[in-house]
Amino acid sequence: MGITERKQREKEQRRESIIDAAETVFFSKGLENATMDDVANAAELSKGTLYLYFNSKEQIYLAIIMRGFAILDQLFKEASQNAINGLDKVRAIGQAYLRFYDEYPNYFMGLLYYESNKFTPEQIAELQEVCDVDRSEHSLNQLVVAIEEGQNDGSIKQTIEPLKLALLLWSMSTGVFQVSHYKEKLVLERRGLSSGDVINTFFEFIGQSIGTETQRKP
Amino acid sequence: MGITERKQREKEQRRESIIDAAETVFFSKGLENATMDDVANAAELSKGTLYLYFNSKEQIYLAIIMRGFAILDQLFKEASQNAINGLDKVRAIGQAYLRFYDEYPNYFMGLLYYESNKFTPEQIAELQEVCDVDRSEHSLNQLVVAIEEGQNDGSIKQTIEPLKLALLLWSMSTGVFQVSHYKEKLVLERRGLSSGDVINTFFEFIGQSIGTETQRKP
DNA sequence: TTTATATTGTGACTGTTGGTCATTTTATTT
DNA sequence: AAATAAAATGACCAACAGTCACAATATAAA
Repeated sequence: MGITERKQREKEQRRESIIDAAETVFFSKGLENATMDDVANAAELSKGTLYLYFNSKEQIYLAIIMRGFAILDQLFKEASQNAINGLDKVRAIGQAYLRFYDEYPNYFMGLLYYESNKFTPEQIAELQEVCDVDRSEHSLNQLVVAIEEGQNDGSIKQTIEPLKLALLLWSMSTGVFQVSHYKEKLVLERRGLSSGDVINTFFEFIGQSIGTETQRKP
Repeated sequence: MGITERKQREKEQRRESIIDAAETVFFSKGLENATMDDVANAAELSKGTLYLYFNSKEQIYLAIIMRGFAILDQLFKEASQNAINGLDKVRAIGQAYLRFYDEYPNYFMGLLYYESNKFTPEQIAELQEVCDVDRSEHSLNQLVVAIEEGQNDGSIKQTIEPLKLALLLWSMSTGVFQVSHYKEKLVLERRGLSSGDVINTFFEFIGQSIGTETQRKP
């Protein structure tokens, strides 16, 4: 049955092209200011058609966010590759997260949006049928694995259990990126500090705190 | 001129009562779902009247958020009071922030909302005429002062400059509260961890990392 | 080829809501 | 009591997410 197969493929392509269009629109005007008609125009489709592929505006945004998670996941995977031990892996993942924040700020914002409050469990469930929502936890899992490895090979302290430490590192990094981002103009610049400055200090701070060797200057 | 004075007072009272009403409504239904008519009803006023006192829905929310900052500021002040040295002050402030997150979750969410992206500089400027928006930085300043004190009295490491360290502590805490909040259901519970668990570990982790004495078990 | 059927796409329409404004109501002054 | 100023009102408007009866197009059956 080549036809149904092709139709399936075409449907998926259309879906993706809608996400493409929405991404452009949302990222340029902001989710709030962008209208569904904007998206429809950008996608060269009528508004009604959008609703054949998605249930709501937020659903589309959620789909975009999932792309972000996929990218992050990939970055984490690459980062882990060349590391020589667990601690090194964790550091590399940290750097990868920083790169993500730096190079894909829109996706980073989406991640924050996702991890905030906005999506109801229903919306998540709805999308779960269509795409792999649990992807949002894959990245975290990679971090957990790296920590376990580090605790086994002796490069990371064993005082905190892996999942807990992973969550801490994740949430601290997220917080630091977030804050140094929005405080940049109002607080940092005014006092001769930069966002990157704060973030670097953060990494040194953490690097020293989780390793087993206490002396260190990377 | 007792009359203009009284009028001024009444105007301020009305303003506050609108904020009261909006707070109830926003906190119960959520900012998005709440309508201005809801607020008007709760305030026993017509919708038009709301706009005599505020320029927009978000302005009202901003006013609510400022209340939150005032509370936080107060909590920080009280926390600093009984501390015996700088490090102790910083710890007390951290605990105060935790209490804020715990006891005023709605205000905490408002704080996150404020520190996100949502408000345009214009909106901030607009409100600045009416109330003390810089209050959002007061709490941070208290932390800076505590750190300076700690670095002077020798209880806190001098490796990081006060403002930078304050921002780091602030953003890390915020991130941890935030993440452990929304991950509670989906990640933590599933693996036998609790939000409070993670947060406690965080405080231990930090307490050890910023103090000058390396051995410690509070 | 022609007809029937299923799939995909459309855009006018609806309901809701943030915000406005001409008008009324209430308070103050003359 | 009349004139004026201040505060409050609610019908109204524009914008927008989401819907639905209908149209266009592709596939299958005749």
